[in-house]
This record gives sequence, C-alpha cells and structure tokens, in this order.
Amino acid sequence: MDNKKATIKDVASHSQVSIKTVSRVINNEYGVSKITKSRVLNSIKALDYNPNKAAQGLRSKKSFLIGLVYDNPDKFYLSDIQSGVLETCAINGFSVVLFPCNYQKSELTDELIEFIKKTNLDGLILTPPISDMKELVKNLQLEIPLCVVSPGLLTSNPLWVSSDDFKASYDMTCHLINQGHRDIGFIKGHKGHGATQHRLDGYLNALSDNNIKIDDRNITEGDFSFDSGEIAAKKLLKNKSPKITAIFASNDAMAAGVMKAAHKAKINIPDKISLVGFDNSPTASQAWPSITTIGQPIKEMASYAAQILIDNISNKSEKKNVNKTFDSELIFRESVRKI
Amino acid sequence: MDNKKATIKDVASHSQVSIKTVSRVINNEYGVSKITKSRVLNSIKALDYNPNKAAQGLRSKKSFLIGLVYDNPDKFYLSDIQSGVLETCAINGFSVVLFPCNYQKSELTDELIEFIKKTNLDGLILTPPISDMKELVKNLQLEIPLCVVSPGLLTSNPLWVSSDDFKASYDMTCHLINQGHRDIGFIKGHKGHGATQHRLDGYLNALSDNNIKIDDRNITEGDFSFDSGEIAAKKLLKNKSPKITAIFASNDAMAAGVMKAAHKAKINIPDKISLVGFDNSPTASQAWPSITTIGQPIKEMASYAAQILIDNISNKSEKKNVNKTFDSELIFRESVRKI
DNA sequence: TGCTACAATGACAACGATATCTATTCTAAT
DNA sequence: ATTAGAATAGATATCGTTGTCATTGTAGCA
Repeated sequence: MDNKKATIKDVASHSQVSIKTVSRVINNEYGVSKITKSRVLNSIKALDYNPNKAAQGLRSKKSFLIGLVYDNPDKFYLSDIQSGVLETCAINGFSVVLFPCNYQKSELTDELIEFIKKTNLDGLILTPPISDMKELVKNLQLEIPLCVVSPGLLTSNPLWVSSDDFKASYDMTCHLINQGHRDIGFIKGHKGHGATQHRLDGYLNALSDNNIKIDDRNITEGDFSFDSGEIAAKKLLKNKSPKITAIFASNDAMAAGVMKAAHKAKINIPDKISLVGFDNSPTASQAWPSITTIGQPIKEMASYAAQILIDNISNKSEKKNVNKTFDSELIFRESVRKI
Repeated sequence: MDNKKATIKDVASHSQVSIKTVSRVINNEYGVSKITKSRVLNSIKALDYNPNKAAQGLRSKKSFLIGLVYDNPDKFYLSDIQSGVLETCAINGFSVVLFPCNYQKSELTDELIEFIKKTNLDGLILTPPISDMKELVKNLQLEIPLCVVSPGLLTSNPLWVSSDDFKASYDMTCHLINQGHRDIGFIKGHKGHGATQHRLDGYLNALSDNNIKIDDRNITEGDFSFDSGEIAAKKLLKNKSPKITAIFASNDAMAAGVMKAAHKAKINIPDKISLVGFDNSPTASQAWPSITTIGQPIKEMASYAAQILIDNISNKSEKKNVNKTFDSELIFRESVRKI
C-alpha cells in the first residue's frame, strides 16, 4: 500500500497531465476533453486520491463547513433537523458544525459571531427559536449566507423554509369541532417562539369561523416543555367553570404533560377529555392512549434548507423564489372522542 | 472597520515581531518572552485576529475535526453524547463532524473509511452499538486515534470510557429483591449491543446471590426500542405461569413500552406489577407513574472520551491509564411497590 | 576577558490545492 | 494558405500558517 496520501501532484504525474488539469477535473470545470478527464478519473481511483480540504479551503477561501444553530429541548425535533441537514451537506461535500446554545443568554450574539469567525463557516442555519430572534439576526452582520428555518414572524432574511403552522392548527381545531367539541382548551407556547402565535391564531380563527365564542379562561400558556404542559393542564382542569371537553396543546411534549396530569387526576382520555398535540413526535405515538397530532416534514425541511444554503454559497442558483413552505398533516389516533 | 480578515502577517507587523513569533504565541510554544507575548496578544485583540484553520491544518497536517459515529435510536442518549463531545471539543479548538449510520449495513466499514479519508479526521469516537463491532474496529486500520464509548466487550482499543452496567443492574435487581420481589421478569436488549450482556448478567448474578432460582420464562428479548418493550411485556404478562411481580427492562424506552402494555391490559403499575428501567431518560420521569431507573453520567462520559482522544491527538499525555469506568446511580421513583 | 550555553527571535521553505496568465493545438472561416 | 477564436493544457504565483534552521543577545563561569 501507499505510505502517504496521494496528492494532486501524484495524480497529475500518474495521468501525465498538469496539476491544473487534475484540478479542473476535480472541480468539474470546463476545458478538459473527455479522454483526458477519464484518464484523470482513473488515476484518482487508482491512487485512492482525496483532495485535501485544508488546501482547497486555503486557496479558495472556503471552509466547506456549515453551522447549525439550535436551542431546542425537543430531542426528536432536533434529531430530524440534524439528519436532514447532515444528509444534504454530506452529498454536497460539506460538513456540519453544531452550535447548541441558550437563546436567553444575553451574550449569545457575541458568542455566535465569535464562533462563525473562529470556525470560518461558509454558511449558517438557524432553527427555532433562534430563527425568530430578529435582533440577533440583524446584529450578526453576516458576510456569509444564512438560512432560517421556520421563522414564525416575517423574516427579512433572503433564505428561509417554513411550515404552515397556522393552517395545520386551524384544521386540527376544525377537526375537534367536527367531533362535537365546542369548549376547547388551548395551551400555547411561550413568547419569542414564532410557532406560538401561528398555532394560537389557527385555533382562534377556527373557533371564530365556526361561530364559537372565545373564552380566555380556556387559553393558557406553557413553554413547549413536558412540565409546562402538566402545569397548564392542572390549571385548565381546575378552572372547570367553562367545562372543557378537549385540550389542544401546542406541541406533543406539552400534550404528554397533559396526559400525565389527567392520569393523576383520574380523568380518562378520551372519555372525559379529548387531547391533541402538535409535532408528531414519538412521545405522541407512545403515549397511552396514543395522541392525535400534527405531522410536519421536519427532516425534509431541514434538508431543503441546507440545499438552498449550499446553492447560494456555490452561486449555483441565481434563481429567485427558492424559499418554500411545507405542508403539515393531521394524524388521527386514540386521544379524541366524538361527542 | 477592517475590510478583510487580519492574518498572522498583520499581527506580526502590528506588534513588530516576525510571523514566527506570533505563531509561537498562538500555539503556546516556548521561547517567547513575557513582554513580547503580551504585546502580541494585544495586537491579536486589537486586530480581532483569528488564525485561519485551513492554513494551520494544511501546514501542520491536522484538520481539527473529530468524527462522532453513532446509530442509536435513543435521541436522549444521543443528545447527551453530542453535548459532552461538543463542549470538550469546542474548548480544545476542535470541531465535531457527525456520522450517523446503520450498524447493520454491510458496507458500513467501507463507508466509514471513506468518510475518514474524505473528511481528514484527526480522531474518531465510536458509540454503542458501533463500539462493539470488533470486526469493524479491526478493519478500520486507523492511522488516527480512536476512542470507544461503552464497549460492552473487552476492547483491544487503547482508548475507551465505560460505565459499570453490571454493577448497576446487580444493584437494581437487589433493590427489587429487597422490596420483596422474587419473580422478576427481565427484558434484555439485542445481541451485538455490549450493554445487553452486562445488564443481563447483573440481573442473573443478583438472583443467584440471593438464592433465587432463575426461570428462563422470565427472561425475554427486545431491541432497546419502545415497541420491542411493549411486545416483550405482552409475552411476559401472558406466560403468567411464573407469576411475575416485577419487570426489569434493560432500558427506559422498553420500560415505557411495558407501561403502555400494562395500561392497555389494565394492569396497574406498581400495584400489580413493579417496573424498573435503565438510562434515566426523560421518558422514565415523564411516564405515569414515573419509572424507577438507573442514571449514568452519559454527558460526562462523552466529554471525557473526547478529552482523552484530544490529549492523544496532541500527544499532550503520554500517561497511561487514562481510561475510566463511570459509576451509575439508582433513581427511585413511583413504579416499584414493596410487597 | 573570552567562552559557552541557552533563551529569544527571525528568515525562508513548505504544506496541497486553486487562480491567473500564457502557450499550444485544433477547427472553421476567410 | 492564413488567421481568428475556441478548446485544451501547462507554468507559476499564491492562500496563511508552521517547520527547520540560523542568528542574535545575554547571563554564567573559568
């Protein structure tokens, strides 16, 4: 076996061409005849040559690194995001550098800037709730392209992917109404998270459109965590004056919290109270009874986000309108009863 | 503001020294006077200089990249592993490149080799169940250091971190016995996963040491997934001949599966059956009733693994015996009843 | 004083690719 | 034939560091 790694020079002399020609082949540039190209490709295989990323990066001022920024307690969500980004980046020869963080930390912006500089990133992906921190995005003053995933609010950033949280939430609420529910409790997320408002609005609009009066006592706030769901459920189940027959939790983690609260209080789901969540996380399918919820193509979204970011980095696409909103899907399970 | 990024040259001329001296300061090498050093450090700050990783890597033949290989369905486990590795790597100026994979894929070894070459990794971390694939580890023929996390079996690899699964499992079984249980069902994991055997052995030895006869009908197999736990539980609860009063699932996901099966079958936990898991994942604390389980310092382990790997890469430590086994801890909750 | 030893510093090459510019060959149009 | 222009190929500088080796300065010692 070869003792050392083959370099572009070795390939060049092996295939009797200049190193520049090899470089052209590697980078799929014009100006290489088919014959030469195949000869070079053969040599590359024969010598088991892999371009040295450091050298490529040094010369072409790229790092082939994309940063993925997140602060999300939902490990399932995160896992999907990571897989999506990872796969697309791998295909395109990029590596992913993770940046977990705390969105409430005041130094976050500075840390992020520091990170980008140190790591020499070629591009950055922001996921919720970071994607909704307008101030941060503004202050980043990026010289590299940025893609924002699921920004709740309108974003000024040219690159984004998003999901139709409003419609999904609207449809789910209609579903509950169709099942005969009129007193529907709602557990919203915390401020600052873009999804919070959309999901709430979907619920509110569905009620209005069905001529159901909105009762503020039916709406309570969580922070997308299991515990906050349990606490919110206790409140909703205590304020029994408005006789709730169903609860719509803004995500599955909180829905699972609701389920625990119900179990504790010996309130049967779905007999006494129907329950729906949002996210289609394993939590929802593994609960007992399994929880009706809303599925979103998280991994696909992440993958798409990475793709448009990479296209932008490579200037491959000058096309506009690459941004995309992905459809959600209602997933019916055991936690809803018709009344 | 500066138009372009500062380079080592800029720092050198700013502080009136040679670039080599700046390099010495950056790399904490000997042979720089305190005065010079502080002057250089000042310039670095003043110019907001960050060394170019590509150039450093090219010259010193490093990539400052560490690969993290995993194929684990447990997102909570994975998240802890990632955080631990990430933090330590960040502190030491390394980035982490993820390599999710399918441990059953026959081309895995080749893919991994390809990945290492392409990415030019400086080091590699293998997590279960990959860490137990002896054949793969052997065939990797690595020229870079490798650290293996929680190898179930003895590993020939010089670098490893591990947990005392046997002892933890033994202790937990003793706890159940102390609570009066003698007919204890056990759901083991699948073959190939190192933890499977240790956890089973702990259970078996505890029974023997307490003069309890081992009943094979009490032992069933899962694959560490929720679904497999549910299926296994159905079996155990059906073969009711041996009158089980407790079930020990090899991990929390399977324990949660057991809980769902029990709910479905209207078997109350812990009144009819006590239940314990392994891993201290959120699943266990969020279940109702909450599940008694075993906690391991996963994040710490991962962090330590990254540290000894980096030390090895940097040749900082010629010390032996860096490997370490971490203690587990029993976490008592609501799913066990004294009988 | 003269010598050595060692700490501090610097000059310059080298890492492995790409960019720029130039040179050659080939084709087709005049 | 001649030549413009496209297609193809190569020579060489360059990216921003670190490695190697040489040089300088200074303290210690006989």
